[in-house]
Amino acid sequence: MASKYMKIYNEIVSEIQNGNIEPRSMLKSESELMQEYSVSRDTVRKALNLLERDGYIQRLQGKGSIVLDINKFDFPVSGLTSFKELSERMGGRTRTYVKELALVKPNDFLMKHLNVSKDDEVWKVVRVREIGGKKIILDKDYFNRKFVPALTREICEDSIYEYIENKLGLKIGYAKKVITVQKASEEDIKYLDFDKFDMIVVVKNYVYLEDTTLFQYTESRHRPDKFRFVDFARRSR
Amino acid sequence: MASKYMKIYNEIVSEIQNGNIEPRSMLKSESELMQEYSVSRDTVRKALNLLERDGYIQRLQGKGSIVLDINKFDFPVSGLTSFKELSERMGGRTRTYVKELALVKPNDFLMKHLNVSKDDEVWKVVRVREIGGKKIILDKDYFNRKFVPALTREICEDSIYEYIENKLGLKIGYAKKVITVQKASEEDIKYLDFDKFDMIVVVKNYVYLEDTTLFQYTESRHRPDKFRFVDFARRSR
DNA sequence: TAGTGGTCTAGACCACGGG
DNA sequence: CCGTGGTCTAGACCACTAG
Repeated sequence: MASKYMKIYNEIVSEIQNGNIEPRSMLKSESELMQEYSVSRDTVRKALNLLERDGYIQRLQGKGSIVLDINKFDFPVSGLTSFKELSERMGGRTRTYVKELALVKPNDFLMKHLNVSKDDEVWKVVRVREIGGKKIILDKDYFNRKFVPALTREICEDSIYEYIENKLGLKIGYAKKVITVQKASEEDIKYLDFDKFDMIVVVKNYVYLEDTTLFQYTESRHRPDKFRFVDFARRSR
Repeated sequence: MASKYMKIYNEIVSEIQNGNIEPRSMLKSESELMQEYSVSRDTVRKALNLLERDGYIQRLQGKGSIVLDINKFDFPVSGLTSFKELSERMGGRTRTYVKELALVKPNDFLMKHLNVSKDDEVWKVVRVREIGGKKIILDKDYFNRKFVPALTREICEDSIYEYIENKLGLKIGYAKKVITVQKASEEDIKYLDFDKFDMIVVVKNYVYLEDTTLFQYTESRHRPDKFRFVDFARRSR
């Protein structure tokens, strides 16, 4: 897990985030890094490739690697950022209210989205997220019970992801997000501090394990004025 | 440009997209691919890394690589997808109306977003995008004139990106997108077929060249009911 | 045990940028 | 010219999966 190139990657990332490495400056060259870490060039290059993928540096043939000027508050960008990570970054006082926590039989909607049969059972979790005193996000999560045998209110109030990855040891592989804007539902209006808005931003999230089985479906419903999504993209080359 | 691993990547991508390789099936092993393409293992692995990064396959230690079941209509996902690529994928009849095309002196807003001084000149392009007979997107583009000396109505009606990358030879490195939802402006309502909506989805796009200079700022304003954004994300590993 | 992918090494040649 | 990053090779050892 703690491969050499991952250590190099993590060290450089924290140096950039701490400001020890100046944005817009040149990163050490590959050969310097080889000596510094006593590794082969390929190992250095693996670390640099990850840094480039994640938007920390830009590599230029014949010149070197420039450290990009990342606005820390926008970062990280297109990760699997959960509410807990998000709220830690935003700072403001946050709370989570568990409105519903139950095992349900899947309806057609769930069978379509979660790849479960009508004999399986599914955890349904409905949570309201409050930031700075305002109820802004309505999260509806569905898990296949096969993977998550037990679930408690306490876990839901904290971070379900942490429980799943650390306690259950399930390995999340990848996720697909779809963002759309819809008319707000009665449920949205009932649970959220809605003021004058009649639309809602819906982020559908499909989470897959490393063995490619679909494991969780989440709908995250955001008050439109508070929604913000940042994405970093590279040309395919 | 046409490196060996890129050829392998492209071949496998098109085989997946054509359906020649079944989703959920096992991809050929690394050693098989080495023989098939007569390359070293490292070269095969470079191609496979890209395929995994882009969401085409999932690699499993000890087993092999599974071909993921990509919904073609959602794909590609978090690229630098321009309107032209987008409309080609959506199929429907599309049109572009150039509403404004001028060299302007930058105001405070532009100086902040485009890194230009008050003596530079900036291209301003305002375009309305029509899909299926409905005017749905309002694109406002700003380019530093330093990089784009000339710009015509014809280029704007086609694809500015194509002109920039192929004709001018500028190399786009990366881009940052910020998605928010705002109250619709008078300009939005004037130019778009707006029906009953009063909100608009704003996609701010900052495009950088390979040498990390900010080159273009774009605001893409979408009618909320027609907006859809798909993102594919991997765990940091 | 055999086959798969994951990491690491050492060395080669090329393309590009700048003095 | 030299130093940079980009590509490619051959070989080694490890970790994991499955029969």
